[in-house]
Amino acid sequence: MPELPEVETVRRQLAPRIEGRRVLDAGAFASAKFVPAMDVVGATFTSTGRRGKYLLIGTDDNRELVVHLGMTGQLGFHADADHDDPYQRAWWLLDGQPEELLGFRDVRRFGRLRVVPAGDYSSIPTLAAAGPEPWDEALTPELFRELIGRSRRPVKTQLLSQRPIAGVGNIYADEALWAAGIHPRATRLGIDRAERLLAELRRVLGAGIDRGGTTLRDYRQLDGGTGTNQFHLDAYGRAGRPCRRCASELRSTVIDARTTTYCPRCQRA
DNA sequence: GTACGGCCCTGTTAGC
DNA sequence: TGCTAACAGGGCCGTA
Repeated sequence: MPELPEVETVRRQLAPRIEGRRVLDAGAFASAKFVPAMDVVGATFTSTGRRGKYLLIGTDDNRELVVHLGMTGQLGFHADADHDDPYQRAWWLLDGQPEELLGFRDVRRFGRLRVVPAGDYSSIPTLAAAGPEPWDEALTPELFRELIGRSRRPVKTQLLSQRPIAGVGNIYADEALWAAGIHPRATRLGIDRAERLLAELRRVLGAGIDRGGTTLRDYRQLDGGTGTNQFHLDAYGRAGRPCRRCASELRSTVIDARTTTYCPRCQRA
């Protein structure tokens, strides 16, 4: 499940492969989620950015191709159009010697593509309302606490909403809450706990990037490689196993239809 | 504005 | 063995 570290890993690998290259042709699976791929034919990719879990590929005509990988989305280069792959949802033929095909594969079709005027995300609600990037200097513990405090919903729900901070999904939310010793259903954070949670979010996301992402099943890097962060998880996917801090049995609950793993002893409500 | 449930999707796994 | 149902979950949308 691509979250910020996975998207950032793909972005870093993608940038040198697409910037300065013109889109000669494109195609897409017949769905509104993917047909915007064809809107960039004739344009040249000029930049490769990221906001939260969204990839932002700038073009020379002042637009952006916005890519969300969803649950199972993968970007990769192919020698030719792979007509045998039933899960190829979009592709772009890039100029150069040789010409290359960038493909977007997405088994479950939770991913989506959009082409927007550069910087205008009004048609993408979650992106438009996204909170600060984790390493934004303006994101102080005080601001983070205030953003969390704007709703009385559980802190886990808040993190998944992308509003207090951009790019956190189910895996890194569970990891950061475990590391900070905060119960996922906590609704109020004092400044100390807000500061701790922010620090742990930055740490787990940074470690995720350093390890090339978390590959549990579908996530792949641009070259098809896997990340290694899955070998360093303390909470996510470990329900029923002992807490690495206190040896209590980790529990599993459901928040917002997402499996949530936590330590009932270390993470008090 | 906010909260919440339902929906989109399909491969994998559990249960009968 | 073969079938069915449950499950995984990020984002969007309709409703309250």
